[in-house]
Amino acid sequence: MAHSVYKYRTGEAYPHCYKYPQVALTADCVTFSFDGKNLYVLLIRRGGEPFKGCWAFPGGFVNPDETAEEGARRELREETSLEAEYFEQIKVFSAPDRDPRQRTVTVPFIVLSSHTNVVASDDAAQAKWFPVDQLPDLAFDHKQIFEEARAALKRSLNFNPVAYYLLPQRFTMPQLQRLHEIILDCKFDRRNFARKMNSLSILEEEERSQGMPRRIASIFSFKKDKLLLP
Amino acid sequence: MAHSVYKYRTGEAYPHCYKYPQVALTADCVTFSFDGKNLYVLLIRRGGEPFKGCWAFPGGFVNPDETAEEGARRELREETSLEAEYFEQIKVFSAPDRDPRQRTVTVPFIVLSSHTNVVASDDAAQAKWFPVDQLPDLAFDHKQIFEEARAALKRSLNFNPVAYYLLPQRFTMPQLQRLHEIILDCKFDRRNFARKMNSLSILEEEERSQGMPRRIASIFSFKKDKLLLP
DNA sequence: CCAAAAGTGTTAACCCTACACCCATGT
DNA sequence: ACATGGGTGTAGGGTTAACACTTTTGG
Repeated sequence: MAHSVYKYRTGEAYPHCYKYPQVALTADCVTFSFDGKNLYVLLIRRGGEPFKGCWAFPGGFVNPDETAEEGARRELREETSLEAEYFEQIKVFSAPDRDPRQRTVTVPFIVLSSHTNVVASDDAAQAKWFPVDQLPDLAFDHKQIFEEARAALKRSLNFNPVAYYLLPQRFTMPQLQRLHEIILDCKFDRRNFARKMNSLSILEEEERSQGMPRRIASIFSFKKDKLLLP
Repeated sequence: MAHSVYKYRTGEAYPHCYKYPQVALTADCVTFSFDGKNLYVLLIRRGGEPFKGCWAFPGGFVNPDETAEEGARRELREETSLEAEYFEQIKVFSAPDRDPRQRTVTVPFIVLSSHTNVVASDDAAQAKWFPVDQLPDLAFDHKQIFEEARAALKRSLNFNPVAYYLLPQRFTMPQLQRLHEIILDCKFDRRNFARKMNSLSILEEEERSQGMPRRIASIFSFKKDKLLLP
């Protein structure tokens, strides 16, 4: 499809001319992970202007032939080499002056990933997991985007098997509980929590190996067939 | 702020030229109302191309100095003369070919309004409330947008006092119940529903006037101070 | 040996659901 | 007179929340 309706001037290197006022469209990834103890979010150090050297969420301009989500997946891959399954779009940020360069509207996504190593590339000078309660100053309005994402993740936990994407395939009940407690910012009683999880019948318990002492937590996994993959 | 970073060619009437590929940004309003019996959604008949003569949601291009929500409010006002309080952003639609003219990304909003008369103007040849189960064919991907909005409204009812914006200031319990039933697509027991609503203590019951027969339903209103206005 | 982590059951309060009858009105 | 709409209370089942002790290991 034609995204540029008028031809550019001879010798002009910037061919993006349009009949109606336009905006630049970006997609940003608020990527969470969990190491069994803490919740992390993935940041990159910007290699280019504006906000060069600042920490920010991975993301960038959406290409003419991509949806916002496709753009988000590509940018995350390019900048951090991370491929994730779960992408959930949250509210766009469209304040007219949120980008000093030009009018830019961003579509932010919550991304859920396992806590794997990341490598910076492309525009990113560095990529690093930060504990969610120890974030540095962020570029643009990314602090606000983070707050939105955090709140949306909390709401999402009611409906989506968020833990499935954040935990390793095999995990313990205390790990699952800690994850829920961090996301919801509250405490649960161990017994009540386990009862509730078991009553949902989405978990599978692994056989305890012979003579495994009680001190070691039992292993669980998600029943694949019970998940409504979004 | 500069939304056009490069000057236009002499004699060129379309000054919107940019360094990066751009998209057109629109905002669309999925406006609901309730007349005590049915749930309605507001459509306009398009006065211009593309999809001229088709029914569609009110909406249009977001101006360079507006947020998406400001654009949505303005377009709704211009096309239907409706002013509403409640705007809730839902997921953007960004398929590259969703608009035959050019790359267009739309930010749709759920709008809640009282069931008042509307008058078409501006781009709109006609404006009309349609019962939600009797929608005509819609322009663009507006059918999909409607489905999303309908589902989001259902979810929203759990958290937001949606009924406050859809009902007149004074209403009866059966009206409130019908509204919930239509939105959630289910049936409630009268007694259980009233008990539940009363237990939330967000409703105020008006005094029954002297000798008012029991056949007439009691009047309720929302306690203003209990609403967390979004 | 002590602190920290994990396993295990019971009870009371609360909430949700289901259900039936009466009264007043309009047709 | 009858169909319709609205008002009212109770009992049972399920869910949630609160609660303490034992075992094992690592420091």
